[in-house]
Parts: sequence; C-alpha cells; structure tokens
Amino acid sequence: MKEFSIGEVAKAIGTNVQTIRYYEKRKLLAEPLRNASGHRVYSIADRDRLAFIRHARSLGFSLAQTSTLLQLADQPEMPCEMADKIVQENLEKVQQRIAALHDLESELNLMLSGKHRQDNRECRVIETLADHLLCKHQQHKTIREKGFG
Amino acid sequence: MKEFSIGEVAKAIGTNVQTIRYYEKRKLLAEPLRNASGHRVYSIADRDRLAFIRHARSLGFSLAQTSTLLQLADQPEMPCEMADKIVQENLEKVQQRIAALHDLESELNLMLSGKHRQDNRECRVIETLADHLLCKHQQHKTIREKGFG
DNA sequence: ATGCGCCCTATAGTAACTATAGGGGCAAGC
DNA sequence: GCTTGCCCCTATAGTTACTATAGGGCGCAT
Repeated sequence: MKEFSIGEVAKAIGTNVQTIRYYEKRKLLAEPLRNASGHRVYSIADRDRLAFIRHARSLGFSLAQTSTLLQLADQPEMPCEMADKIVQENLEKVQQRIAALHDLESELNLMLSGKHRQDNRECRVIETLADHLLCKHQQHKTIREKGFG
Repeated sequence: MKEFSIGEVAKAIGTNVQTIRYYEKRKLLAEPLRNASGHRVYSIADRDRLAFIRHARSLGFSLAQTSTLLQLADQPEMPCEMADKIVQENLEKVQQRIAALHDLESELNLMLSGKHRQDNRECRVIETLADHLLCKHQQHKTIREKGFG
C-alpha cells in the first residue's frame, strides 16, 4: 500500500501543499491519516481524488461544482442529470467567454495597429480607449471575470 | 456645468455605487467635491474617467494597468511604449486564453457526447473526468483563472 | 550541534469587488 | 407633523480560490 507525504502528492498533481491543505479545510477530501510526527499521509486514492479536483478546476469548474461532482462520483448509482447540468452550464459559459475574448482580441489588435508611425508621438492605445468612451455602438457589457465561475 | 450624483454616474456607466467608491479608495480618481449634505458630486470629466476605467476593465486590464493607462492619458506628451506594452501583454494573454478555452470546450463537449444512452445508468461526465485522471497525454496545466488578469 | 529540508498550525494578504450594518437628508403623501 | 421611501454616507466583513507569512518541530547529515 503506497503512501505519500503532502509534498509528494503536491508534486505529483502539480500544485502546492497549501492548496491541498486548503481543499481539506474546504471538505473536498477527508482528513488524511497522520504518521508518528503528525504529518499527513496520503494513499493512492487520496492522490487520485486530489488529481480529480485539480482536473475539474482546470476545466473551469468551481470548487462547489467540483464538490458536487465528487459526491456524484462517490455514489455512482445516482442519476447523472446533475453532473450533465453542471457540464452543460460550464460549456455555455466557456462558449460565451470565447466569443467575448474574440471581440476583445480584435479590439486590442486595433489598438496596436496604428502604432507604427512613431514619428509623431501619437498614442494609439490611449486614443483608442478614449474613442471607445464616446462610441455608441458598443454599450458597456457586464464584465465577466472571476475565472470561469 | 452638468453635475451628477454617484447613483446617476453608476447608472450612466452601468456599474454600481460601491464600485465607484472603491475606485476612489484605490485612487483611480480624485476625491470628488461634496454638496451641502456631504454627497459626492461628479462632473462630466469624472463620469468619463469612470467610463474609461470600466471600459479598460471590460477589456481585461487589471486595475493596476488601468491606473497606468490613466496616468499616461493624463500626460499625453509621454512616449506610449508603456501603453503599447500593456496592450501587447493583454493581447497575448487573451490569445492564450482563447486557445485554452477551445481545448476546454472540446473536452466538455466530449463529456456530454455520450449521455444519450440513458437506458443504462452510466455517467459519462464522471467517467470522462475520471478517465482524464489516468490519461497521460494531457498533463495538468496551470489553471488560468482570476478573470483576464 | 547546527544547518537543511520537509512538515505543522494559524493568520493575513491577494483581486476586485459585493454585501451588510447602522445612520442621515429630503421630498411626497396622509 | 410625521411617516414612508429613496437615495446618500461610513465602516467593516464577506466572496473565491488560493498564496504567503510567522513561528515552530522533526529527522538526517555534516
């Protein structure tokens, strides 16, 4: 039965130790066993669960969603509508985000496009930003931030 | 000389009043005048500056970057390399993010693709996430979150 | 015995807000 | 004249998902 220290698990899943302790505090995994020195000792199953969490996070799921997915995974006989719904929501958010970023990309490119006539000291970037203040065609959209949440 | 209350400005730029007070605290705009009741009174210039900030934010600039852009805008005779650099950095981040989101989109689609054989109670989503735990071709990437930052 | 590297807890800090508590001003309606 | 409602004020705490720091312990190697 292979065992890991928190540092080994962290390295294995490509995160750092505080994050693992944080997940424990947030109840995404049970409190692990401790060795004689009080150090956390992880099993392969623990490591895999943590990898699952990291993978879900990297796919844009919030910790709350990840937690739900874990619960569903823990009881595989449950219907998976919930899981599907979570994925579906995520997919929609991702698609919206891609569209928004494409707009943004165009706008940023536009800002840079005028810059190669440096002989006069015009600043395209500031200008472009300022121009946009006055333009009506692009109403200020809600900012979509805080990760994928 | 037109003047606005904080609520009017908030409505005009499509944000809420706390956010404006927050920007003030973060020194993105000077402390505005007050009327007899101690209420903030904004000019058109103030409103435009706030709109500039919101626009920069909606383009993915951090508050720190926005602050720099504002400083540059305040002294338009300065060279604009700094502003260009900020935009360039942002553009690169945006392009990386688009690529990452495309990967993510495929993966989420993959998760949903198997779901229409509901007769057996298999849960594609959990399975797919779990599968990915074991697959080597996709090493866990650093999570790119916290908005566009 | 002393330094190194890992581990521990607890707490504070980060970004960019958002929400809440507790209170004041002013106009309209009863 | 008083209440109701809406807007404003300050100060502080909460949010998400971590990251960093302070202060300390264990075990091994030099």
